Amino acid sequence: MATTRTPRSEWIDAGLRALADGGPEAVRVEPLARALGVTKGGFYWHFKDRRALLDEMLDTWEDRLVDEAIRLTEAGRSDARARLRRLFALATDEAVQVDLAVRDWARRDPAVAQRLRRVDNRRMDYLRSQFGAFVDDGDEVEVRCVLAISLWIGNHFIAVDHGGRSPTQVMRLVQRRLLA
Amino acid sequence: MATTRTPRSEWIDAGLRALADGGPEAVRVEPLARALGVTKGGFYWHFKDRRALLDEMLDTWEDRLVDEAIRLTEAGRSDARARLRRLFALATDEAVQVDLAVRDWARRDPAVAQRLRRVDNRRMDYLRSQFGAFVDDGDEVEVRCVLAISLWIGNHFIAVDHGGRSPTQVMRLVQRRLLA
DNA sequence: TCCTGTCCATACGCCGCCGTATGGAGTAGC
DNA sequence: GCTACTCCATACGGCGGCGTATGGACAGGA
Repeated sequence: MATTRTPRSEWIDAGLRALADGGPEAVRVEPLARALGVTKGGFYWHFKDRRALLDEMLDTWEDRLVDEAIRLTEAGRSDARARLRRLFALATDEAVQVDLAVRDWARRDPAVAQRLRRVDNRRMDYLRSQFGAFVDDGDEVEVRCVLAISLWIGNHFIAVDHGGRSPTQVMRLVQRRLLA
Repeated sequence: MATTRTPRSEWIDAGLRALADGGPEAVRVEPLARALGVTKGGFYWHFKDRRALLDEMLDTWEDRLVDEAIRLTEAGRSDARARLRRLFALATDEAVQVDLAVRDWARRDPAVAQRLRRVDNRRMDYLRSQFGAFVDDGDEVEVRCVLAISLWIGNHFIAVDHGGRSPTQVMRLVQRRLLA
């Protein structure tokens, strides 16, 4: 048993990086190997083929990164509104790039779409529980959840200027509106 | 002057179709030619190279398809709320596929991002004019515009179930909320 | 020390796509 | 019918990536 030199996880992380800034088409075996400073020899020892890597990338995205947001917002005690505020603050450009790439990917790959549905439903459940803490009407909870998650995601796919207002200023306004 | 057999516009349309359901990476010359029933011989008569096609695709997307939504909602006279309702109704899955692909594309191509900014600002201006017709406070107008456009786009990148409610039911609820 | 298991390098055949070159078809105008 | 213009077919060289095969290198355990 030699000390694993570049284990599966490194391939997967490199793959996720490539996915984030190039989409699934940018996840190619040989470029990945070059990025890791090795050749593809080792790749095919770990993975059956390219598709196997993509699947495992999705596995770790689903299993690991999804709960991370919830875990981070639950850290430290506070009320629902504060948790939601913290959740919004996590939507930094850097952190969601993989998410965005997966979402676009899901548009054309049913298997990916199915995973996305699982993930989004879990997130939605969490949102419902938080909004439900200070909103009584069930319809209203659902409306706010949909608006919140649409804003969270949609914002990164939209490029608008706000005249006199700064982007963060506008986001604060919207956030206040959703948490009222 | 022979009657143009497969003119530029056909290549562009085919390109947009490929873009819609495969992303920019799926816009390849030879597959496009096969889809049109010809060989790539004619392509390189019309276009300098693949990038030239992509540019012209973006041109027509920007020039043609963007005003279409506004034009459609302005057809027939009605008040701002009715126009906005009609605008929402246009967000059918089929119609926005090119839009979604371009948005993901813009994440990694600055030139595309710049075009997207122009487009979104024009749409945003239109939204502001409509919401401004029945909302007085400027901040509130901006909030509703941001929520509306985020919902319009974000919705297609999200896959959630709503328990007892149907998707259209939820969309109606949200819409009512935004138009109140 | 030898052996075994883990990981990498190298080389190979294959395929799909790019862009170019060249020689036509087919049609319109004269 | 000749010419000119538009579009297409074919063939070519090149590149980059896929997946396979094979032979190590390197470390731990016996």
